[in-house]
Amino acid sequence: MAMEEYLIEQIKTSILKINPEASLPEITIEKPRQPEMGDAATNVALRLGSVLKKKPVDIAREIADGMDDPSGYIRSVEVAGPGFINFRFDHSWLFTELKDAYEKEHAYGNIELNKGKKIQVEFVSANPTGPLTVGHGRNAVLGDTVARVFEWTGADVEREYYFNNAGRQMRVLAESVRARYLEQLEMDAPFPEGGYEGAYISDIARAIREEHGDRLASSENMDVFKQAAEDEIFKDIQRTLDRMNIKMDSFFNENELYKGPIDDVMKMLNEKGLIYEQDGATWLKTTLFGKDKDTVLIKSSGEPTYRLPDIAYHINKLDRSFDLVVDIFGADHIATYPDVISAVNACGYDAKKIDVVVYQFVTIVKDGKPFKMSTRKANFVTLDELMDEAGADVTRFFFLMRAPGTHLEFDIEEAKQAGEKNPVYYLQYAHARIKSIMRKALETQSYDQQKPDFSQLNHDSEITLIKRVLEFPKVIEVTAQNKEPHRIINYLNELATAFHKFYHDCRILGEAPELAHARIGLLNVTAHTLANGLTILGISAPDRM
RNA sequence: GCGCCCGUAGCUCAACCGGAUAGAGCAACUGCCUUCUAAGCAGUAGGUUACAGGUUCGAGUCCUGUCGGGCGUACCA
Repeated sequence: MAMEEYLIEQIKTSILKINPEASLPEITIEKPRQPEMGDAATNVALRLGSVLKKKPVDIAREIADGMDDPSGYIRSVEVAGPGFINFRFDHSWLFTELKDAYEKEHAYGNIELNKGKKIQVEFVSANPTGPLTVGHGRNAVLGDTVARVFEWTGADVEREYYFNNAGRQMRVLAESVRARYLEQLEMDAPFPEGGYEGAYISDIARAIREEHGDRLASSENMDVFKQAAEDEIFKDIQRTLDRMNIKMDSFFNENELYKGPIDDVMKMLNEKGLIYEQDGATWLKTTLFGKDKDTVLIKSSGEPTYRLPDIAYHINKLDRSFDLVVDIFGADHIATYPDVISAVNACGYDAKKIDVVVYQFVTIVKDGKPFKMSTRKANFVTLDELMDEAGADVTRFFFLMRAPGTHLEFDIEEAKQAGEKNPVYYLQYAHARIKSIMRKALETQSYDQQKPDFSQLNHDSEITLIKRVLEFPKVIEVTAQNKEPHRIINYLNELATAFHKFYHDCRILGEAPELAHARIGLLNVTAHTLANGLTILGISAPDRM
């Protein structure tokens, strides 16, 4: 932010005036919790206290007295508490920045943090064994939103879905479909142990019967059943993602890795002496990376464990020349991550380009009780069912509301409530309310898009709202750095609160034309900021509610 | 047993690299619609930040230990 850099520059100059030899500590600017304390603050004097062997308050005093303000951005400088220096911005600076935001419109909040970077985000990655459930929701929405935030910071982003359609799960799935198929032909068909019990299996079987009649009844060949199940389920998953506003760019089949990459990885690890054979299996010396036990890469049956393709997959990603590769992982996958990183490093790749967002599991609360889900037992709430009840906006919002690292409780009944309890409406309502005022204002007075004169704005509620609006780019930056979309929600809440307060205190219709113009201009920026924030979250910003 | 994550108001959760008086929503209570959307605003009440130590000018935040919850810890994916 321009102001931050400016302040740091002036503080630096002032410190050097007092003590030319001083090695400068890192100067940080932060926003005081209490607005009465000012718009920005620094703790340099406190940090310098032990270095200069002087009382922090005195150092702060000297720095404050020595401050220049060549551009006239700073309204006041105060020393407070144990040695904080508090700054208040001059309104002229606020108006200049506001004008800039006003002109950027739908691009306001775009920053260049990741400009020119190629980033891949891998998420959802559910194997095609059933519809997406509420349990997959957090992964899907989190991944898509992190991708959106990266895009907003200038990156070229690819969304990838990694899947496996070859394992035991898929075999059981095909057997389940076949059993239902035979059942529908009124033939004796034992249902496979641990088979998939969901109604969707019967639907797939019915479609097969309509297409092939009873021709498949005598064959032991599973291919048709497997293929039909996979196709149907993937189609369904894509429909669900589509409803949630999620568009994947690529689907990566784990099978690809068996046509070379896995052999290459084994060769590389072998050359580094990280591999040995024992009991007919092939082991990776993970003890060298600080683990208690070594890890099996290839079972004595000849099949690889899931770690081997994971390693090959990440090397494959890095070969695709991404600057950053992000995995969205549930807490259950976290154990494999260190092995993958170590192995990728050992193969001579830069594992620092791999980043992981780990989210804690979602506890579904239904009818006031925790709800245990299982895809096999068909005991689940699908994302589609949830969206039927609550809508896509609410669904996305609930998954994004909390920091990824905390356990999330998803109360289905609460999400369904369309009333005032639902926090997403607070944001959307603010936007709709602004749009409504604009419609009314345009009926009665001409607003010709000419530059509003923001210096008309002096009311406390106006100034507070302006300051909130100006925080937006910084929020995007922090969100992108931490990969924590809930920060945007927190911010939008504060922005909406500032707007509603403004709405309560200040009017537009009936005010003098210059003031009305300035206020409409402010509302314009506010609406754009709300809309841009909601867009990053993949949530709509309605004009009416 | 060991490893990772979490523990903040009655409930669900915030708190930017360690900053000043720990904040929202829901639930409870009190006010505010004859003028731009009351899905709103203003206010009251609610806390030993699980517990015990440590580090320092300063700790919800960092370190150690204890207790409680989640997830791993397979030649299952």
